[in-house]
Amino acid sequence: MNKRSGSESKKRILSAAVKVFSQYGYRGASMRLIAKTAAVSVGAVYLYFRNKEELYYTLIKNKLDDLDARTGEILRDMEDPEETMKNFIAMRLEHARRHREHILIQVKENGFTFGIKMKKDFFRHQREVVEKIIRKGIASGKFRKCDAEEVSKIIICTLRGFILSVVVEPDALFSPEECGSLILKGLLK
Amino acid sequence: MNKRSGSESKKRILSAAVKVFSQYGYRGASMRLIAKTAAVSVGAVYLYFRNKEELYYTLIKNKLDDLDARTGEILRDMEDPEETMKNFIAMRLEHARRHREHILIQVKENGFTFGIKMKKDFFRHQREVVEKIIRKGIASGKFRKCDAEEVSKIIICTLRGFILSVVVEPDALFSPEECGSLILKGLLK
DNA sequence: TCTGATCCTGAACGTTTGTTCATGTGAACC
DNA sequence: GGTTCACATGAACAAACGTTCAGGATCAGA
Repeated sequence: MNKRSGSESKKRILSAAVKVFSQYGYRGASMRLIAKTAAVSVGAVYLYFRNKEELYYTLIKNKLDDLDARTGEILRDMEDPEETMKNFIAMRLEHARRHREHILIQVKENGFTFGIKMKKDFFRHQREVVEKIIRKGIASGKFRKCDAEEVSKIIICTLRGFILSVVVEPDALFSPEECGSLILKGLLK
Repeated sequence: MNKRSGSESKKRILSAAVKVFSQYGYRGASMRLIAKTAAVSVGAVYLYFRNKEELYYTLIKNKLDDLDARTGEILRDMEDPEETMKNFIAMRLEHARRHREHILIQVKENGFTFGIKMKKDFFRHQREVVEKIIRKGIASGKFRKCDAEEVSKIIICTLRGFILSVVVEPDALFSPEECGSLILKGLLK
């Protein structure tokens, strides 16, 4: 029967869910396959998550919270806006590379920003972060003057393309430096 | 019983399938709902398509062929590489705006490039087109010297972000000019 | 050794799925 | 009127789905 601690089983299930959701999408992923991947019975999954939806939400929330925390760190000690922007882009790309499956889940299910409020809030916050960096850059005279809100939108959507490519074609090598410099070239004085 | 010509029914089904697939994804879309949306019985769908998969493939193939044709037109009368690049980007963005549902289907099901060979071929061809424009630009002295293959990859992935954003956030206005100029700024001498 | 708490199982239930097929309908020809 | 043909229907089937639940297993403390 393979007795384990509750928290360990929960972790196993979450980890299996990431794999299965990222491969088959929300609808395509079956609770049976998730359970099998976690080496656990179907019933056990329902011991830790009320239903499929809660399992999915928990997954997404965990990862977005993590990403939020990292963004906060980078923003906290912002000295040079150029450096901050580079760090931000590099962080997002590194994160995408490390958590391909998570990005895939989001893309497959909701086209990146559609769907639940939690996600929308996250993406809005990310855009505001970029906008803040730009404003700081303009104020300090390092960035050329521009419509910070408009440019932040464009940068976020460019970044989105980079991230999608990193996830979808892991072979096509994308250095964070290259991507960062492409974005900055139009931004620096 | 609502007797119609065969080709008209087929069109109705295809059109309904685009709607349903784009909203629910491949797995989430049921043949019953597609039939209902097309105001046709389930059996009728199987009169024109062997199964769900063939219906999906037909859909994707139609749209990609159309996009291929437009790309060909733009490339055919390439005089000024800068103008060609602008046209290409504008065309892709316009197409995305007009065929949101088609892009959504692709994104939801396969993360944009994953999946069937047909799609991979399409994206490779698109990248080669961009590369060709860049080479022409470099040769004519209008573009700065760069690794055409590498840069074409970056442009395609940037474009991908633009397109995704156009589809996913139709409100966030993206002018083709802005996107084009962002890309060209780093490319022009 | 007994007891309660915790962890786990997989058969079972009701839905929904993709797909098939016997049957029906309307128009066009003889 | 009879026959043929393309077009259309929706009940029926097996399979897979999310979810439940009666029961079994394994531990810590008494």
